[in-house]
Amino acid sequence: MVFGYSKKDKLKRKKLIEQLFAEGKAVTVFPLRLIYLKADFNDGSILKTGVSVSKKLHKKAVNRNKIKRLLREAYRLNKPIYFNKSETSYLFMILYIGKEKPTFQLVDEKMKLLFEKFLKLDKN
RNA sequence: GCAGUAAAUCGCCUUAUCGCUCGCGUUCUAAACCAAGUUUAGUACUUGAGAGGAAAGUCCGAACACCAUAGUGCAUUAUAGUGGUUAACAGCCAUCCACCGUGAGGUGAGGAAAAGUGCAACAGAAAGAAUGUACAGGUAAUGCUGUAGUGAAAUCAGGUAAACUCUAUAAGGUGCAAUGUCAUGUAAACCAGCGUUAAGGGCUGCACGUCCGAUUGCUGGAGGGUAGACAGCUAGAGUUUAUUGGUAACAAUAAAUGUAGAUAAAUGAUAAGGGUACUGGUAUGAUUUGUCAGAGCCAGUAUACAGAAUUCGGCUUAUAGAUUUACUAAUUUU
Repeated sequence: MVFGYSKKDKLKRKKLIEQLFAEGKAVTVFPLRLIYLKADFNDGSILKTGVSVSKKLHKKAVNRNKIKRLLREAYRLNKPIYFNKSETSYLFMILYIGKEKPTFQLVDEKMKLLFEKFLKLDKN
């Protein structure tokens, strides 16, 4: 349960996504970028997170799927380390802005740096 | 054995840990109805299933849905030996012809030039609106006639239709973001019927023809748009095997089988091991002592193309590597 990433925790509503891109703030640790926004949910979840890869940079669907899976996996494993005690709710969108195909080790490492940077910023 | 030709098949596997989507079942919680219990929603657990041969390109053909029933003529587009096959096709099968290949085989936009228009290298006076060389014949006169000469073809026609064209056949449009249903909540908004008026608009590019119809009055209904949820959504021209008919594509019959349904879009990540192929080394073997082979062992590298999105039948293109069958030519051996 701790490492779970089920339907409820995914960012799916079109309206929420539009709102996130319009009003959200961004943190970048190349090749990842996190767009975030404070929000309230009725269904009890604390974080709603989406993952995205540009179609321009990665034209083949196989590659996009691969990268998105790596991003989701890294998010899933790192989430409880950083956000287990969090009480405020957030919308998250994690973008991959690199041109190369990444490995899991790279994505995992950068994801940790990204969350540390985000928490620092958020406190101030 | 080597070189090739044509078909067909497969296209990584195992274990552990942590996850994702859907279905069935069970437990608990919440809501509705008096209760039993049922229904709906959520949580947890058990269990089952979870990408391809091209899922791709979106190039043809259909199913299905809607549009104002979508008619007629012209235009436009597509197809093109002959016969068969199919729900349908530009696909597939058979066969004839032409060309290519020693051969197995391969390739083909292969209908019509006696409807008309256009085009044509070199040679030639001249390849159609422009005339003429030599010799012979003929006339009042003239390329008027014949022969020679050029060429595939000379006032006699021929070639070319991946040139226009003609002939035959086919084609209404838009696509599952189609389309239908649901609950929340508000207006001066919406819908239906009848009447009024006829601007404007639609039906395929145009014409004919045809249909809708702003506005406004009355009556009735309780709803429209956007976002969301549900249905459409996977049992279908299904898959496999056998038999029969057919040269074959394919068809018929019988038996067995249940096989993804996501929606910022599930089918994954990590670790270990194993396949397979290639490269190098080596045990070893052969030896003309230069080297050659190397199935076992060791190491390294590679493991492709690519991700369902309404569903089928094709075509095209991309693919590391592996396997099977049939056949051909030359050579060697028997």
